[in-house]
Amino acid sequence: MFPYPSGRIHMGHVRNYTMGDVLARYQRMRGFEVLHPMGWDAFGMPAENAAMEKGVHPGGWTRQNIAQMKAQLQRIGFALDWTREFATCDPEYYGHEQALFADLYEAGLVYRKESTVNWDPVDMTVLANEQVIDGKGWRSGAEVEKRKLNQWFLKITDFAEDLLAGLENLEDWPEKVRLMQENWIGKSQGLEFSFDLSNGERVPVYTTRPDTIFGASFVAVAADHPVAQALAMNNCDVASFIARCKKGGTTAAELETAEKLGFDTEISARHPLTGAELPVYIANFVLMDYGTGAIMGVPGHDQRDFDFATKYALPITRVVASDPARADDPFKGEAEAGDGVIVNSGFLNGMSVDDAIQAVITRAEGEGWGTGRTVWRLRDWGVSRQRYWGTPIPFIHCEACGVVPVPKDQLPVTLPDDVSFDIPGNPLERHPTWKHVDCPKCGRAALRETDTLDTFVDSSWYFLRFASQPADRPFDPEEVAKWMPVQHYIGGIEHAILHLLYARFWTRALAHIGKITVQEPFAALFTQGMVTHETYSQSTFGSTSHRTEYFSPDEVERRGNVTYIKGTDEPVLVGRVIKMSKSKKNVVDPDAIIARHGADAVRWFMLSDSPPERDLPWSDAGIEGCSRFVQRLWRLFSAYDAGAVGEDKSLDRKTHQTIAAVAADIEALGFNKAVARIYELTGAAEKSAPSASRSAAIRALVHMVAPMMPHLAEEVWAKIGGEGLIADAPWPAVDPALLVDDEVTIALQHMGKLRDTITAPKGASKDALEALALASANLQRSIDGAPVRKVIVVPDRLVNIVT
RNA sequence: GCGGGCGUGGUGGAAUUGGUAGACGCGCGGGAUUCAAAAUCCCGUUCCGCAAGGAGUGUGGGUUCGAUUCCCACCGCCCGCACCA
Repeated sequence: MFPYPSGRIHMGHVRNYTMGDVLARYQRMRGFEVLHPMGWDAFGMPAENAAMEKGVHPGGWTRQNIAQMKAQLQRIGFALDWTREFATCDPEYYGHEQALFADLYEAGLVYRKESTVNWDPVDMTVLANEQVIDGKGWRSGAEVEKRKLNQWFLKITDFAEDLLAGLENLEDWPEKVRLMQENWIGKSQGLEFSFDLSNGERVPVYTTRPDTIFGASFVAVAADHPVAQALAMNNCDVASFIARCKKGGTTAAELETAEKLGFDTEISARHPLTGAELPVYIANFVLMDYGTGAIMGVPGHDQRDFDFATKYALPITRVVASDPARADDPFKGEAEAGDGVIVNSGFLNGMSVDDAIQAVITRAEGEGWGTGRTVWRLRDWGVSRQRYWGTPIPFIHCEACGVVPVPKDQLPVTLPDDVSFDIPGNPLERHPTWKHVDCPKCGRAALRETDTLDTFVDSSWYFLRFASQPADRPFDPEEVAKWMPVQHYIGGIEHAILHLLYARFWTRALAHIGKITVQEPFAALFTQGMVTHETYSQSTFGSTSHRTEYFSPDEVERRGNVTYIKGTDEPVLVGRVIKMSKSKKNVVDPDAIIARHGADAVRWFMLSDSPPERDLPWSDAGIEGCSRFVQRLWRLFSAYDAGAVGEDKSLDRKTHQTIAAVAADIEALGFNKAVARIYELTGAAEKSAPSASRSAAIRALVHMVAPMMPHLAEEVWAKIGGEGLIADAPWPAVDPALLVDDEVTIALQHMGKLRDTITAPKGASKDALEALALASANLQRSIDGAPVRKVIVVPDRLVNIVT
């Protein structure tokens, strides 16, 4: 529960927090101590954008948003522990973050290095990859430049192996998310070895398929590989080829269709095993930042190499064959990546792929021309942002002493308030006094670091601060040990990699330096679906352009089968049901719905119908139905009679079965199923005549809807004379004897087709059931005198006659 | 291309280990109530058929007494990653 305070709560928040609230309230009723906190991920870009656009201070804007959103959350009735509320822009919070950052620096997990960044020359700031659209800054529209800057990094790669291994134990995480993280970490094992070049240099290459080394027919280096760069100095053909490679688009579609391009350097490389001289190419499909930036090309068993070899008429040799007898058959237009037996490969012939991989690595290491190596896709985490509204990185640059951490007793390094956003760039950088400080070590004039931390750092440890909030430390390790790991972490799938990986890393890093004992922050993860709505639009087609205008749900009205702009005869196009978004205007404001239907109806809608992991299509008809159900419950509850007498055994059974089922459904997060059960019991209670059983059913219903519709439940609870708050009352007990029916319906089948149903006592013997079945006229008519070959009896379920 | 997920009525979706497909909600149809409407209540609502009956869970096959569920092939949609050597 750590939203970005963007200004207003949206339906996605409501859905997420309603699920969490139901769990929290339910578990409290079950007698557990529940920590259900709320805080604010309050640093970040939108506040600075607002400052630039509206001239308001990011801090004031953020605080105002928080106040507004908190009021909204309170209106919805979430049982949150507001005593633990904090925002990441509180100096107390980010001060502790600075101390932790300094601790990690001391432990060698923070470092600075020069790296290439996306630089927006108009806004004068670094942009994240996802903020660069078609090579242009998303805000300014300016052509983004690659710049080399000194940046702060966190050594997440030190934990790569552990982060990967830890996924195995996260059984209550969706398989999908674990897989995404696994791919992102991207472990691969292989061989690194070098080719001696005819120009006297050596080129190291990396391969995961050393077993195919005898099939290598060329060597290729990336366009920005040192070998290519050196050649470009004296050869403008090379230089222009490299430029051509770099110009290629970066979007997925462009990459997919990009043709393999190579430039023959006319240098040759000696194969370490065969001594053959292989041509060396500069190739556009080789990446400088993966492996060594150079590869051995094995066209027979790699599709990219195959495409390349085909284009440049290089030899294609089969070195792995599914059938060794056909080792020299021609290729069928594509590489053969499959498993098989090694052929045409000297000492490897006859081995399996796995054995050959080991054999080559062993031989390379023995002869000293290569080593087994593990390569990771995961990179260290660059946390520098040239921004104002973030946690200042607590370091000082001194000409004499170098990079010096701000002493702990001088933390927090707070943000100055007197900043301006009227010109682009980092206000901290151009502030007249803020960055000028004395070096803590030598006392001479020095400069404060003006970069602030990526906001993902703020959200990488907030859950520890929720556990306890001492003033002098970030958290109390005992409280952390008591509450962590988080038992129910609910969020959108968009956090699958970044936030969830960073938080896992921070938790490990803090454990590594002895601050906490827990390794994994989130024991169970649940990724909820989006709230969706259809879109309404009109398109206008000009001679050169085509424009689509969207309309919000309250700007349109439906008359018959057509949807019009309200109060007009202009029809709109009703589009697909997609995620609510401001740009498509298909949003519904929770406040407006609450004002109309009440918080309980909105909460109920969030839980009904759609399984929580799937998308929830918002509809007016749906919320109206929920609203009606609230009224219906109220009418039923109003008919409660504490003194009613008489027993309705079947209603008693239904009540207890429902209590047990709803509990199981809530625990499994099957809210839609719990809702359906409550509907059923409500219907049964309505149909039942007044009796003690009916009153008991009503009391049970009040308890069961309490976590979902707290307002109605509390109102009724008080009305029917309940003690205190129903939120504090225990979940109703279940009588196991009432969970089983004493009569069951038995399906009678002939050849697996249903012919009749009968009622039989629960637990009736197979023989008894068979006899009852054979007495069925419908079944006999179907059998029609045919000899019975077999009778299958599933007790309490069915009888199937086979003829 | 690689990886993952999903296909059930008009619609959102239910369905223990393979055992009565369509619970429950929405919508729709009919009726009651009302001067009328709203609200409410009752009945109906997978398809074909007057009925008996038949068909039916994306398509085609398979295993089984019995398949939404298991296996094989295919089609469609969605998501993630991507020239990762």
